[in-house]
Amino acid sequence: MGKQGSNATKDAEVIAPFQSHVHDHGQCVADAISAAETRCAEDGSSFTPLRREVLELVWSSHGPIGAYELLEKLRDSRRNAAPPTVYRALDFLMEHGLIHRIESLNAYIGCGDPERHHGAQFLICRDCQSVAELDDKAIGRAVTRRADALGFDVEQQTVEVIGQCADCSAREPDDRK
Amino acid sequence: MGKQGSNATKDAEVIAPFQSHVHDHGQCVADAISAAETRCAEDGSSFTPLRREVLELVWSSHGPIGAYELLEKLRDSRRNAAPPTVYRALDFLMEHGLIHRIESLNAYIGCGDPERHHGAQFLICRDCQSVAELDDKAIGRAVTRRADALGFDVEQQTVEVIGQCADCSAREPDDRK
DNA sequence: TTACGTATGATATATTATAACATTCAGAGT
DNA sequence: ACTCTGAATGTTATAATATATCATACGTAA
Repeated sequence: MGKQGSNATKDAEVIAPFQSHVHDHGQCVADAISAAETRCAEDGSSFTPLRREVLELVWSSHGPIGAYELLEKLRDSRRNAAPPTVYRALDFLMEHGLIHRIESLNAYIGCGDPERHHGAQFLICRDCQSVAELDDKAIGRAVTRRADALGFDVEQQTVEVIGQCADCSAREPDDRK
Repeated sequence: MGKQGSNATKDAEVIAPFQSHVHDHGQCVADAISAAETRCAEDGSSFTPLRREVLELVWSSHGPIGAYELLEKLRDSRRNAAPPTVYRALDFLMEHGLIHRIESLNAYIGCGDPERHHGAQFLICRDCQSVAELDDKAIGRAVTRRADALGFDVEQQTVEVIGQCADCSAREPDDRK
């Protein structure tokens, strides 16, 4: 499978696993861009060079990345990029389901499955900052079940879990404060 | 029951319901303060006048409130309060489980059940900004089950649900964009 | 009384995000 | 080709949120 880091079958619950340290980075960025092209073509939205470039930068970081860090990198190719340059692109990418915002980090990350609308949950490793993107139906259902019971109409769920990933616990067993 | 807006029995799953518009506000603030005193006395931490005052302000707002809004109010009684004044107090209150931070709003809210350690989920009404605090075991379990399956060790869960509360949907039925 | 730790005061600055207005540019209709 | 329009981007300024750092106060234990 050419697309490392994604197992986007119709109802996958793990959208993007923690990144193994060895993988074809260039390929997974390229795959994300091409999925974005498809998606934007489908909804007739314009995937401009700027937006493409920002999406590439998000994917290249391969983990959550802040808007101002993106801005710095963007300036390599666009000397006069300013905060709105980046924020507008990020807004576009979020509206079109190409990236997610991680609220608890004020950061952004590529969506592992832009072809499909889905809820999302994130497991965030406090040590290596890697992130796994999930679309766990059981979590989503548990939330909506309780919300329904209270007459609350759910529009958007933010589920972000901080902890330690398997690799990092293996590396420093039981070394938690 | 003196404590309106709280049904903190041992394993309540709704910690604090949406606020009814009529309730004894003064009483519920007073109850929160007295619960905080108890809690701090128990762990030997010092519940200073400043920290008390900030907690009172958080509860008085009876909904999520931002740090700088708190700062303004705090200045009524402390002319030279500065951002660190507020942020230190907020940090203390969070560390001691007396308030929660709502990541998706950059805001703070009183914890409805400070006597007890618990996970928390929030239902946030996009119209009236009221918030319900939950401790839904099914949600928490769904999260940890999936995390376990991936070898991820959960330390902290952030679950924030945006939508429309029952009162507001009754008020403007089907008026969603 | 001194020494120490905790809390607060005070000043400056970092970080994240948006407002507002100007310019460019591609495509639709003429 | 011309012009109108709307979307995208450029540009400047500022808002909103949060932290770093050093100074001062104050209680308390030695």
